[in-house]
Amino acid sequence: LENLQEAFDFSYKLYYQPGQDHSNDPQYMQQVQALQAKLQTLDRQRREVVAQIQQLLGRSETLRDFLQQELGAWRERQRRGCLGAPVDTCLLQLQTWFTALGEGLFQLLQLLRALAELRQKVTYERDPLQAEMPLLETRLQEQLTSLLQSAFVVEQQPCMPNTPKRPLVLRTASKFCTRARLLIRLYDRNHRMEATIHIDRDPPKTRGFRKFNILTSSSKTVLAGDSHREGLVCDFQYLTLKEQKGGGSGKGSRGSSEGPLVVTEELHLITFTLAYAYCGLELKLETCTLPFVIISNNNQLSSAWASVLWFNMLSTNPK
Amino acid sequence: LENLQEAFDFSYKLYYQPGQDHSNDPQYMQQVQALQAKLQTLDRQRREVVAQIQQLLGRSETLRDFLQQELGAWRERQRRGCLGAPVDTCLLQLQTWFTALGEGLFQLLQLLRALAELRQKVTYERDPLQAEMPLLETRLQEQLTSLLQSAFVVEQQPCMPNTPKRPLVLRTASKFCTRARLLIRLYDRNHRMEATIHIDRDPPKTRGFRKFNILTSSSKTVLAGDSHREGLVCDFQYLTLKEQKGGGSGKGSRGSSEGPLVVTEELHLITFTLAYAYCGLELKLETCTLPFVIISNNNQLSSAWASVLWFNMLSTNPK
DNA sequence: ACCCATTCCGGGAAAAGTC
DNA sequence: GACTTTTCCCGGAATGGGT
Repeated sequence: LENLQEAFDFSYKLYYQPGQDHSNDPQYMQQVQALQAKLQTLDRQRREVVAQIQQLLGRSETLRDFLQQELGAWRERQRRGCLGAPVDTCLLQLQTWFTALGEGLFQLLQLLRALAELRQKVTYERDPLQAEMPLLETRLQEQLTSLLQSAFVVEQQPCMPNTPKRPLVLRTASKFCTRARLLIRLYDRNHRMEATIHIDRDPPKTRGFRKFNILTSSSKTVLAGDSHREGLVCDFQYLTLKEQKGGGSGKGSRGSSEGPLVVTEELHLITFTLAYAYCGLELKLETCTLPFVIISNNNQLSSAWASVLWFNMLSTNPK
Repeated sequence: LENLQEAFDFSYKLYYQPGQDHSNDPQYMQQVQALQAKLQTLDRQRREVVAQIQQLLGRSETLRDFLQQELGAWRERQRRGCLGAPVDTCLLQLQTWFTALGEGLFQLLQLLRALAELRQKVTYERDPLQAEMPLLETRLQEQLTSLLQSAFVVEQQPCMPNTPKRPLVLRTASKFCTRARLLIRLYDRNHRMEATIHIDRDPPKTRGFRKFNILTSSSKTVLAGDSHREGLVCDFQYLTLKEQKGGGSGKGSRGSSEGPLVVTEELHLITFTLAYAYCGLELKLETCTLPFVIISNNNQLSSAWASVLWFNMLSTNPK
């Protein structure tokens, strides 16, 4: 649907060009009247285009809201899946929708740029382009940014291969893997996109909060797989912890009111960052995993898993 | 005993100096006769010294042979101790003897150098120093070299701390330790002595012989402990193996007549090297451990230990 | 397909750190 | 000294490599 609309709009642009040339070319001054008429036609057409774009933006906004709602539902399903529920966490349909809307918006972006060029060549008093374009552009940028940002998701939450039924519990010195994915299959084939991960970028100020580092390289190139796979996969073999033992425990610092957290209740996050660039648009996309627990021995696994269940129940039910 | 003899000899050297001055100083030419007599005295004394040194060298050679025999017996005891026999493997007595003999020989070395200086100043036809000194020096050097070389021993054979009753069986990625010791407590305090270890410096050409590398630094400074401890200690936390898998198996190469060795019968050696320097004497001392077996899992320990027993029985009994 | 050797890793237990 | 958390490491099982 979107695509057809865009193609339709594109043809409007072509109508302009002749009209523009004539109005700029005073070969026959006696035909001012005719030119006046043409200018009115041009003005009407410009108003129409602006109106259509506004309409399109309104629709795509609705669509985006819908998609983000669907994505929220998927997130909820994923969360339940992590807890063992037999839910469908396939992303294919969402990816199709996101990509379609993304394509539409990017085409609209191109159209806006073309219109801006036309405005450069001809403008007049109360030109609707002059008046509306900046607003339209801002709105489009915001939509694209918001769409791309929400399209960057953690497809697979961190999990040790040996305990596939217990995701979100990681053991030090044991391998685990996690995967992020961009649901919009549009990217610049001339440049590689790099995604990086970081653990506990903004650690809570809780006293005794352990600090960990991820071994192995923390950046990967985004891979575009076959027709149905797109996204980036990060498989880390090992993460190793390093407790912040020395360095002034700062017992009196804020946040120490509640005693040091039990280790199996300490929640950690991994943040994915993706430097996205397409059609002149450059964005830093971020997404992060569900909170997980880090243990050092398998004998902590049950209580760690209990924490994961507990936390996810709490944040699921109230909603 | 040695030391007293040396001090005695040292005083001979002092007698020379006046005799030398006079013979060199023709203040009273008319006393040629007296000088002649002095020269004869000098000659006689030089012959005496040479004779005494020869005698000393002979004695110390006997002593050295005795010490090396004792050391051989100690080695035998150590070998049996490794197999579980309750034997005494204390090195203290041997160290005392070796050090005493070493001191004597080094003093003799100094004396020979002093005599060489005297010979520089005065010499004459059929000078015994001229004739005998090179021989004496060579003999002394050989004795010192041989003594020092045999004084460098592996005090503790490689063994994993967790299996103290099963030395000479090492597991990959498990820590083990071994210690070498120089039984002659003489060293240059101005310079640090560095000892290095190397595994399988000259590996047998047997097909499929595994190649290993020692992790952690392979060199240590020799530490001189308190009055009763001298020697160097090397504690390695981990060794890790690397099998020579690729790189052309060379099946047809020599040594392949016997099939590839069972892994628990493959014997490995660690060589200790010590750059020794004292009193202008510089030597590269080497010693190496008893052959040991490298395993990768504890379930190989029993057969590996059987190999160690087997090999040591074989090389012990025939003797 | 089997066997030998190595890697992987659960889990008991010792060690280290903490109040 | 008890408790929490991590390290150590045995030994069963899975994996891999060679014939």
